[in-house]
Amino acid sequence: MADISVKLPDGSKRELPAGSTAADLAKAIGSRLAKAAVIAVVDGLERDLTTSLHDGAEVAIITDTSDTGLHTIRHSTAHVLAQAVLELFPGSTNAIGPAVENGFYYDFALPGNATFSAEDLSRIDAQMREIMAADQPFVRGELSATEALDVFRDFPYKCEIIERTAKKVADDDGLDAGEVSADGIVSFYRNSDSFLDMCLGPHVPSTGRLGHFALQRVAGAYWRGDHTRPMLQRIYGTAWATKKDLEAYLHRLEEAAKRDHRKLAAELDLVSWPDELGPGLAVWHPKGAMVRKQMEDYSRDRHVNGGYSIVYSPHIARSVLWETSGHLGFYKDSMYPAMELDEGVKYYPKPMNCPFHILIYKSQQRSYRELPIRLYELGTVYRYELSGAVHGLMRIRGFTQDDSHIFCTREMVADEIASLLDFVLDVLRSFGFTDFQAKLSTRPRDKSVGEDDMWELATDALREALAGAGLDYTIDSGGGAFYGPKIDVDVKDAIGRSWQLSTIQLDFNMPARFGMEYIGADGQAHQPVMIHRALFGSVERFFGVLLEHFAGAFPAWLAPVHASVLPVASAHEAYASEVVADLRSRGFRVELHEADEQLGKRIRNAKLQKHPYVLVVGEDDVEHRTVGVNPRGGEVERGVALGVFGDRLAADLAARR
RNA sequence: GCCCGAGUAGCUCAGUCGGUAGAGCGAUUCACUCGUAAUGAAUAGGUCCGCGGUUCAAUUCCGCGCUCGGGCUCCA
Repeated sequence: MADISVKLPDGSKRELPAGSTAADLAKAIGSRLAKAAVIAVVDGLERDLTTSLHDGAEVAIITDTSDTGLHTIRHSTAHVLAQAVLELFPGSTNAIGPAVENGFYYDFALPGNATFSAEDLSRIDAQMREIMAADQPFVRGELSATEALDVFRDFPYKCEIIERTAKKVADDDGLDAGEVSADGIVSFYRNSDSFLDMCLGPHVPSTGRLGHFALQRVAGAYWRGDHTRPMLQRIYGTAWATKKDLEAYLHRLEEAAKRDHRKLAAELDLVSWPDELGPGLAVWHPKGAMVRKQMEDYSRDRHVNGGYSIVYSPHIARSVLWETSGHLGFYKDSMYPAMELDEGVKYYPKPMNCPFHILIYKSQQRSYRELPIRLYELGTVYRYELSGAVHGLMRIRGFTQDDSHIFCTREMVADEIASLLDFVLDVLRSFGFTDFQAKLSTRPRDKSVGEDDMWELATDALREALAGAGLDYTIDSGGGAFYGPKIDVDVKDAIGRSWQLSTIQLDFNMPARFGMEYIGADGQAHQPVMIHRALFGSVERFFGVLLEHFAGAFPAWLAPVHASVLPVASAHEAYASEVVADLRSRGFRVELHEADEQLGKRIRNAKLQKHPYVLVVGEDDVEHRTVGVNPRGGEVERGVALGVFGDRLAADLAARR
């Protein structure tokens, strides 16, 4: 038989017997590669290892160490999950089961709208391991759409996917999970006589290639993510190439749980959510409030230096304001209901600060010479979030925005947005964030106000600003606010999680609704453009993100307490008090822990509070006016002169360490 | 709002196959006064989330509600 020649990623060529598969190629290159191989990329397309190679093909063997390889392992594990569920739960039907970050899920409908229990999960897990032990091959096949509809006639969700694709229905919601190719050919994989699943593939060669997985939880999920459609039963799992990787991942989850801001808020006595207040409402304890004060003071200073004017506004306003702004038309579902007083006059708690700032603008006639006007308020708003959405400080019903509204001319918009982005990123960097990702959100499909050309103009301005700032961004089609498009900035925290914080929103609409004007150089009245901008987003969420980012160990400039002073014994308490008074007089936040318990115990307790310094003072220190410095994460140093320690702490604060 | 799970001392949790409950930490008191991550002893502390139902008897079983957690949707 004639040989074929294939090209490898390093540019080298390799001769193989005709009819060789990608698996044969891997074997020919080396036994270790053959063992690690998961799929192949042939001429740029992901294929099963069983794919026959043609002469001249460019082939890369993908192993389980690559992202693509891991993705395949997770996807294949999801299929085994589906097989196990269909075997254990007669009459159940499967929907979609893609790989996701770190794992996979699969959605099912059980007969009679039954649900999975925790015990079901362990049964399913056991069944999956049997399927893997049986080492069933993933065998690919192809059908026409018509044939597929017959084969999958008992699987209504599969049929819906086939029909949607067959009709070439425009699908921009990305939920087809790669089960059907665009050309109307339906591919499927058969693992055994009793199980086949529709899928584009590729898959690992056989179920024996899998095994380092864990089923994690059951959740409800709407079919196609649409809350008007049936709720399916979703099983989430994680899967990895090796047992070690799986264990490392599970360990990472435990570590992340330790930094949960709700847990730390309780341990460090920062914030609580008393039931008496209702869901999504928090109270700030003294230590949490001190951290918040530092954040707010810094924010205020930066804004004043950045050309903003501080303003204040009330928490409620008459319904007419919200009618004018459009909130009652487009945002009412998220607003707390009205208080009705004074013979039927309705007052609504504010869900946003913008209408108030507009009224401040409108309090007098404005000239183009005054623009841009930048108003800034730490404004507390109330939003009636869905009960299931409320989450600690990250999603809360009463929260404070570091809210700015910038009023400028159309000509100023591009420069203003560009400098705004710089300002936002610079302030975020001051808090220790370095990794940013932006998102540009365009006009919502259903609820929005304004003319198309306005939206286009606004969206273009934002796009240009992003390009100018050199920031990576994605497009969220239809994700804009009802009054305009926006840029959202996400930050990555210390353990790689992404949080949506800042938002910059362009608004040509509200100025029109409120009839805002300025007198231009031409002596004529013009309409200003409005930019809504929150930098922290919400002070509460930002605090929560900082808390998790630093795992409770705030840098000194934010820390609620800089140092705890511990006298070795009661005899040293008088000197300890002097140390406290001295440091406080220099503006430091210091606590005295009297000698009512053993020193080791008090040190431990102080350390658990994660404050930057523990100071121990004993006989030697009384004599020499020194302190023993035990820094967070550092080595103990005895006999440091009190003034020297104060200088060191002052340096930390100045450098925002 | 929807699906699943949970709610026992201030905290973390055990327990009762239906007969009103227990540990550690914390608190209080006493003793110890100690040089860098847990001294010892004693004491107090609970409508077992709430309301109904079943039962001689409910923290336990059932129903409803509230709150929290994990998701979906939504979002700063």
